[in-house]
Amino acid sequence: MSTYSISDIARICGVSKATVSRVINDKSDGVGEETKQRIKKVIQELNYRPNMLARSVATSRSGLVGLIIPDVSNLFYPKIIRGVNNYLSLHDYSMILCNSDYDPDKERAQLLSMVDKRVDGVILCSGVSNEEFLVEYREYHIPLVSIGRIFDNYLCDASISGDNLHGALMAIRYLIRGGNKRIVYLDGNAGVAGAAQRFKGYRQGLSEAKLDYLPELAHFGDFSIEYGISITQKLLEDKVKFTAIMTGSDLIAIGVVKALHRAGLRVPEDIDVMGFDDIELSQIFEPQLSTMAKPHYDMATTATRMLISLIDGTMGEMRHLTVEPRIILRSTTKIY
Amino acid sequence: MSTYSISDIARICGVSKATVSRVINDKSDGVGEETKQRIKKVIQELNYRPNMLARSVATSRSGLVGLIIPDVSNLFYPKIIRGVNNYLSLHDYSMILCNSDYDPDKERAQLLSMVDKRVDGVILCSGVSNEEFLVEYREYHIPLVSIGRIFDNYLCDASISGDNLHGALMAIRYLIRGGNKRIVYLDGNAGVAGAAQRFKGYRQGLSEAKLDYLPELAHFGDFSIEYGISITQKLLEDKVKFTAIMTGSDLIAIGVVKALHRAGLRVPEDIDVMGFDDIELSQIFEPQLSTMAKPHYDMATTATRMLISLIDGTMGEMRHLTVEPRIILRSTTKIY
DNA sequence: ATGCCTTTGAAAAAAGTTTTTCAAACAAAA
DNA sequence: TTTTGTTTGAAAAACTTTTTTCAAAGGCAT
Repeated sequence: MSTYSISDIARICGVSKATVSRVINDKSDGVGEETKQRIKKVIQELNYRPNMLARSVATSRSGLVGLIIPDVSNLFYPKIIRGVNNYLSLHDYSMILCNSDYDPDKERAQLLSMVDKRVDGVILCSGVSNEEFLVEYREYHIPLVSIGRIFDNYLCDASISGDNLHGALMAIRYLIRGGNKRIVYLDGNAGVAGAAQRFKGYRQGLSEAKLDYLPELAHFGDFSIEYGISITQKLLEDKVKFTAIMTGSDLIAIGVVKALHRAGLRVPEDIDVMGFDDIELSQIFEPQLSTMAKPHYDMATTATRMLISLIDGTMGEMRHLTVEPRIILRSTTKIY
Repeated sequence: MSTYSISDIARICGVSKATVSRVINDKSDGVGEETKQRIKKVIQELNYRPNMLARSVATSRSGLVGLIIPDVSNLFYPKIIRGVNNYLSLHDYSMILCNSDYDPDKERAQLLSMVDKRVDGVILCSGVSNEEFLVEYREYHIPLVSIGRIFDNYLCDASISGDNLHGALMAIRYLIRGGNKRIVYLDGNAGVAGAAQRFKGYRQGLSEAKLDYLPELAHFGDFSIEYGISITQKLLEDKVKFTAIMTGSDLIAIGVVKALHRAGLRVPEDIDVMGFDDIELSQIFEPQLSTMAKPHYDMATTATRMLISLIDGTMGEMRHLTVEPRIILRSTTKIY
């Protein structure tokens, strides 16, 4: 349209495109000061803006990074999006954001769409349990780092994740220490790796304390407040006995607290509730949630830093990081 | 790298690039069935993926849309991001997301960066009060639609916004009807248009009821829980008298409720609190917040629909929409 | 046999960049 | 004067597409 190309600038200045390109990219060797200033002036006056698309095809670097997450509007993700975005823009990358809706087909399609766009790398928060489609993506050799889930080494280049097993283990140890014997365990989709790890930690904690694992106390649904409410109501209706509830997600835990309150139970006096993640909402909500904290923002920036190293080819070792959750005691657990 | 180009496919199939291009784009006229199948087979086997960047420079359509918002991690935005993103992906556009941090310079820079990337359009949630830099952007004739703020007609092509004046007017009328005489008004950055409109509504409501406007009752800060807390504490410390608080944002209102609780005041028995926006958090938080609801998700999809019409050149009239807030009475206001 | 139309597919131009190569001009050194 | 080197800038190739134009081949009617 009304936007100029490098040829226009060249023609107007009476020089070649190469010369203009050189001044644009500050490759000053090979162009005289006088010419340079003249070109800069014309660029300024005409509001010329280089076409990044064309530049990308020429250099085969797009400056684009894809971020694929299950659900932008899930309150678990804002800090991650923010962390990725901040680090990225500091390094002159732009972020293409996608929702996968916990749908494997969409996740696959979006990965492929990223290769079509020739992104320089992608950050994946996988929300699904299968992973075969990743090998297809890997053929294109685009750097991939995973947040929140460890994949086999050949499936992604780097990853950062909380130590879900140990986190859950610490949570249940704490609750057991407080004398709880019947501890409910609630988590999201059983298929996703994090949940499986946490469940393992739960059972390990049980067996450490020589407590039986009772299937009626463990349930899987999805990572939402609604699920926390409905499963708690069901537990109550079914007259299942318990004195504490630990969950695989703060969102579920908040639902639990709501349902407990509605049923006239006091938290933590009657029931201890322990969340997992420490999302922002957990401090806003009242009562403030006790939880196993993972530093999402930092995990996101670290993931992004690794991705950029990968792109630049300056990646060191230790590509698979796991961070230890920290127990945060707020108002939904008694102090033991 | 290991990814094939259209020339590779053409060479392997023994046809010209144009032929391959035709079958990729389903322009079937001009290529025989047998050839077509052969080409498709090779594309399949080689996992060839067309380079969208190159396609974009050839067609001068990038399939990219920019979304610029002040702060991704502000709980006000998730629904908007989601609404834009959903509608966009339904129409095969990808979304580039930016944070402007309420910083005019960043907002300007990001707009310009969008033209560099040759996005097909941008959706702007402006977080700043000045707007001169928009005229610079407008030179490039890239469709622009604004959410939450009305600009002069020549500054953007379309917009959708809540009726902030009328919303605030309804809120204060409700509170006055309940007998409140000293109503605190709290809002974010006084510079942004929405806040100015709401303030106008507040004052209009006051004068309708023949109540004096008292400067010590009106304060501006930012759109955050923290501000809500701190300003309420200050009001309390200063022994300012009031029986109700209305705010320009649910986040502020939630902060207000927290601070009131901490000070031992009951909501709504002692103080009525009325928010603005109806973000998701307002129903999660307890007590659930009474507020003036705007349908963010729908506003976002509508904005996106308008943008796509603009891009396609099928835009009808009525480009500047304003939607009427609805009063939602939950647990932070008494029933009048 | 000639003319005309249709089908098929090749060739080339265009889009807007970067990057490499090459040529000209000029000064300094031998 | 010749050689060498340096500065300056032009030309062209490359990146990967789409799109337009053109040519060849075959079929059919006259």
